[in-house]
Amino acid sequence: MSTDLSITSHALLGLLVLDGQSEQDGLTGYELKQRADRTLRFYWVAPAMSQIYSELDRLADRGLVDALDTTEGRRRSRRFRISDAGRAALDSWLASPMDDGFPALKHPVALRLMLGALVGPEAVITMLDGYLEDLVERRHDLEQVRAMLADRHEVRYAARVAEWGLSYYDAETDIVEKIKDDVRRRG
Amino acid sequence: MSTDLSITSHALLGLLVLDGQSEQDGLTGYELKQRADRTLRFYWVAPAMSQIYSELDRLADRGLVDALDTTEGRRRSRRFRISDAGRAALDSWLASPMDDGFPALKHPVALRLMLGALVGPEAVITMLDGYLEDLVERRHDLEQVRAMLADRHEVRYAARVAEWGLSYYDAETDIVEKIKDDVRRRG
DNA sequence: TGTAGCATGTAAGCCGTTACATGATTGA
DNA sequence: TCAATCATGTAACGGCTTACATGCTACA
Repeated sequence: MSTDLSITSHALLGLLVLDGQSEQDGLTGYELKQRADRTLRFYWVAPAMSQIYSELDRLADRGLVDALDTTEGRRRSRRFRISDAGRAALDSWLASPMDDGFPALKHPVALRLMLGALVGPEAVITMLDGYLEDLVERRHDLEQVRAMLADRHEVRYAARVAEWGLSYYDAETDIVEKIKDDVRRRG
Repeated sequence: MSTDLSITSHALLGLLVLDGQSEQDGLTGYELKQRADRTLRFYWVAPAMSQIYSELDRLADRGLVDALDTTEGRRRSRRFRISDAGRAALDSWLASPMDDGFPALKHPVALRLMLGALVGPEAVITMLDGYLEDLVERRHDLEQVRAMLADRHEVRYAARVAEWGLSYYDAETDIVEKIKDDVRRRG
C-alpha cells in the first residue's frame, strides 16, 4: 500500500470518480483528456495525451483503475473505471493533511513587468493589453464550462471551482487595468 | 546565437541586471537565491540552490554572465555579473513576442474543492480555513517585501508586481470566504 | 563548543512536454 | 477523397526537486 502517486494522478482518479456517477463503462484516455481540458486545465494542469495514457497505465498497474478493452466496429479502445482500491486511495489522499502546499503560480506577465524599466512604458502597456485580451478569451472558455454545469446539485463543487476561476480572471483584469494606468502616469 | 534559454534563466539574468544598478561586484549564487526568494517566488518559482548554481554555470558557459572567483578570508566564492552578451540576450527575450503564454496556476486547494462532495462540507470548510491562514502568512511575507521597496522610483516596477500579488491574495481571501459561506449553506 | 548561517556543489529521479508514429471513422 | 476527429502509444529530453556531501564563519 501507500502507493504514493503524484497529485495529477489523484486528480485523474478524481475525474474518474466524478464520471462514475453518470455514464456508461468508464472513460477512454481520449475522453479523460477532454474532461481534464474542461476542468483541471484552469487550476491545475492540462496533461498531454501521452501523459494521460502513461498515468492510466501506472494506475492500472497498481490496480487503482480497471481497464476494459473494447472493440466497437474495428476501432479498439480501452475504457477505464476507478476500482475500489482506487477509490480508497483517493479517499485517503483527500483525508490526508494538505501537505501539497500553497498554490504555485507561473506568471510570465508579472515576470516581464518586473523588468519593465528595461523596455519602457509603451512596451509594458502593449504587453499588458495582450494579457487583457488573453484574459477575455480565457474567461469566455471558463464561462462556457460554468454554463454547462447549470445549477445541478450533483456538480455544485465543480461549479464553485469554476466561479472561483471567473472571479480570479475578473480580479486580474481589474488589477492589470490599474497597473496600466499607473504605468501611463508614472512611466 | 539564439541560445534558447529557459524562462527561469532569463529571470535570473533579470535579477542580475536589477542588481547591477546598485551594488559591488555582482552576486554570489547564495545571494541570488535570496533575491529570488524575495521576488520570483511570488509569481514564478523559488529555484532550489542546486538549480541556481547549475543555471549560473550554464549562463557562464554561454558567456552571458561573468564569474569572478574571490577568496575573502579563507572562504571561497564566485560572484556573477551579467555580461554585455547577457544583457543583449535578455533584451532580445523581452523584445520577443510573448510566446510563453498564459499564467499557469497549480492550485491544490481548488483541486480538492472540486472533489468536495467526496469528503463532505465540514472537511471542505476545514481545508478552506487552512488555506485562509496560509494566505495571511503569505500576504504578510509579501507585505514586508513591498515595504522594503518604499517609494523609490528605481524599483517602481518591482513595487507594482508586489502590489499585484497583494491584490491577488486579497481577492483569493474574498472568494474563499464566499465559497465557505456557500458550502455552509448548501452543503 | 556547538549551532545557525554562508557558500558550493553532485546525483538521482519525477513530472511533464514535444516530436514522432500509426491507424480507424465520420462527414463535407 | 480528403480533412478532422477519435484513439493509442513510444522516445527523448528539459526543468526542477530531493537527498546527499563538504567546509568556513560568526556568535551565543
